[in-house]
Amino acid sequence: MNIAEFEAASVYILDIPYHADRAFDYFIPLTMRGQIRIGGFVHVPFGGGNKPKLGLVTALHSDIKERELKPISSPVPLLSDNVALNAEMLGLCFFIKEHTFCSMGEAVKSIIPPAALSKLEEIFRAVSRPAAFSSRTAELMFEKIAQTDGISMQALSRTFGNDTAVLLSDLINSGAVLRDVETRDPSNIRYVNMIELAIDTDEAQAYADRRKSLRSDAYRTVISELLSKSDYKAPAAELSANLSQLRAMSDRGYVKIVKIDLYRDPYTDREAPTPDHLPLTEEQINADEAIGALLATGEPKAALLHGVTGSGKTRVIKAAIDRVLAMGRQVIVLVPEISLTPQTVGFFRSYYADRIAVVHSSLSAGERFDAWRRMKRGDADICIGTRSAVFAPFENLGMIVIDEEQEHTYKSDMNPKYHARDIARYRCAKHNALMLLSSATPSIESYYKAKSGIYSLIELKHRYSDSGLPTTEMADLRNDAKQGNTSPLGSVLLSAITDTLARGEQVILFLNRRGYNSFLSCGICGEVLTCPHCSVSLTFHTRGKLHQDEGETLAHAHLKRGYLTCHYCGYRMKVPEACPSCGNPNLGYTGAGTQRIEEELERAFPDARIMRLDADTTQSKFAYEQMLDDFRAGKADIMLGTQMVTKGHDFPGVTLVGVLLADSSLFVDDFRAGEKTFSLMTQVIGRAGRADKSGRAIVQTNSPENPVLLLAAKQNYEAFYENEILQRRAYLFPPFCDMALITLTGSHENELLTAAADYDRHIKELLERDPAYRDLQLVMFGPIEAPIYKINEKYRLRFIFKCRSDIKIRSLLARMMREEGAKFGKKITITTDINPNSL
DNA sequence: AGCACGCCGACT
DNA sequence: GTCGGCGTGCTC
Repeated sequence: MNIAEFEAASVYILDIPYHADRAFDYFIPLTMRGQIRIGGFVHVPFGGGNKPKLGLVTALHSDIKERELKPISSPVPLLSDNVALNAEMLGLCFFIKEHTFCSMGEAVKSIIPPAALSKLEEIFRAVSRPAAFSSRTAELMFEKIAQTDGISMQALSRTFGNDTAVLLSDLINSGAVLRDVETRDPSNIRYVNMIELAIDTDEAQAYADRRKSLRSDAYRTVISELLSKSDYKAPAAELSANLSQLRAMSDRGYVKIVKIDLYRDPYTDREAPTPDHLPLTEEQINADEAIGALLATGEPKAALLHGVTGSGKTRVIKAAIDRVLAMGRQVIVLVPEISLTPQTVGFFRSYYADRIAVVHSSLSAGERFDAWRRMKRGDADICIGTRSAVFAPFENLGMIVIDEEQEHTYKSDMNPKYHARDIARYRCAKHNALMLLSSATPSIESYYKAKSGIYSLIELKHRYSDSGLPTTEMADLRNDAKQGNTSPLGSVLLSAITDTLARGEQVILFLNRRGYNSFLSCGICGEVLTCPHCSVSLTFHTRGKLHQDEGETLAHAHLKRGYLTCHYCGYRMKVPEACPSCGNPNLGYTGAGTQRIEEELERAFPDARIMRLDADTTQSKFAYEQMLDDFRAGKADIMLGTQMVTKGHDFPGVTLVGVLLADSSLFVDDFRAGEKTFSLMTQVIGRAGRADKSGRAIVQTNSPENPVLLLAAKQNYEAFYENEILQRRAYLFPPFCDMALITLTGSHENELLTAAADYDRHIKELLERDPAYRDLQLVMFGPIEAPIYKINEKYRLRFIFKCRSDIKIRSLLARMMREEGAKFGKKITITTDINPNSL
């Protein structure tokens, strides 16, 4: 059937809640026949008030029964490029919706940049003044509307409050006011208002020189400011007038306001490193050929590239990319976090330069949209980026690489809660492409699949530079404790740092974030200061550099200038004078944040140059890279930091790596704790002595006999895996089952308890009574309080299910989301997360 | 999510 | 007697 003959379209509305998310049928007016196609976007009237909504067409048909259908308002005017989803992307939306329990709108928004879709706005215009008004307010509203050439409901309600809707609909019904729907550029594109001088400079100079201007001093000031700028223009923020003053000046022709999309490609002005053309080693050649063979099959394949740190995985990946490009196909390379992997991005940029589109979360909407269009047009054939780059709009995809595949950042924890690996698998299947996972410490799940033949296993066993592994020793902190030394820097590590610095070599110190937050507690009653909005303790921070007054203890100096913040809701308070519970004025802090360690180091090594790398010191866009460059160049002796210091950078001067407390990530209550610790330890230890000098790693711990730590010290992944997989099988954890985490959130504890009880009763009833679900294997835990029960005045209860995420389970969980969601509405939020990052 | 219809308390 | 509270239920 010709597309022009279809009379009706199934449409998913893009911004409705999950429980209402389904296809609605609309009539295709004759004039639009042929323009409405599957995967395209449309405007439709929706609900009782016929609110204009953006919708996605998912099917076309011609069986209009006796039902009355509302007509489609219009096909969405496409922006410069074709915004319709192709069959693969539309299928992917359904896939995401079904696997991650999100609405169609959330799925769509994750796969195309929001800037590609126009926003809708209702605009009201006055048409004719009625003879009489129902009220004085109605008259005022009409006058307000008549003054504008189109005003939004939002703007009106600022003046007319809660009565706006009623008054407005009266005006519309009486024919005084007309409702229009307009499309607007998405407002989340970050613009900057550039103000340009619009009069010639002589005139401007004359104006600026006038002793008393006719207008106002503000005008004169702005004009002289502009005269001093190059090209006579400046961002509005740099001028000493507000935007409405500038608008007035623009209206009078003195200046011109130009909207500039803020920084579009942050990488263009950064020069790419020059490529080296080192030949591959024999082992790398073998790996490359194995990948070549997989690519040559023309079938969907998956492989795990497992190589010890420093074995040159990136070079093998580069060779594979060359193969794919030679086939005329495109490549996606996923990295865990752009800011943590500048050298990986730099490596690829050195070879492929402008054929690469870089995509990551801190791009502005405009930048993201640009990168997307470049790929769609075929101007870029390699997409390198974080999780969301897996949606790169390539039509002939040959390979998706997932570097450091075990990293948790590949799993989204916001809606849709997808795992990039699952999306990659789906896309590779559709494109007959290769999914190439790469890691030194693969996730247990992936290694299991490789071992059982589901993925091809490609191994690199030799360190590329042929420098040996660093010697690793366990420093038992309990020995220090016995001697009364409670400093986070143990005696073994202290003397090792002393030796290393004496030789003029560099040190990296790694803090496991967990367990290193400082919180305040009362030495008398034991009260811990907690956030008033969340059930967590407040973290102590010092403000700026420590200054100790005469006769003041260090701790006291800290407390006086410190503040407390909540890492979950951002709440901040000054350190109270005394314990709020018992009035004891001597509050003390425990734990050791990076700041405190930094001070300890400064005291122990007053001559050493110390660089602290954590979220606080690396806020700005390229600060992190700059600090790493400085450290590499020898501008500091000791680099102290969290996760950030563990990533694969070469620091030729570093011969000592210290892990301050290895245990703190080991005993968290999560079945992945061992895996995470092993991976982290392996990476940190690998930082020591990569060049000609031999390295030393010291792992401080309270449990030096722990097998995970011992195996990490030996970099023995194989043995670690064998041990771990036995436990996973015995206690039934992934990969032997899937975990589903259902979280109910609400502001009122009693309502939440009711909802959780209802969920519990409802799912048990379905499992027992409904034949569709009767034989499902499902182990239920809950409802139980979430580890952080209260965040931002919202309480959270949850269920954990162990089950196999198959079609039946998903239909059950989706049904629960719909029916419970409909029952409790906006009072309770229900989320379902399959295989969440942490439990 | 909006926005309807729908059944019980304080006002003209 | 009515206006209006927000409690369920639907949206092609």
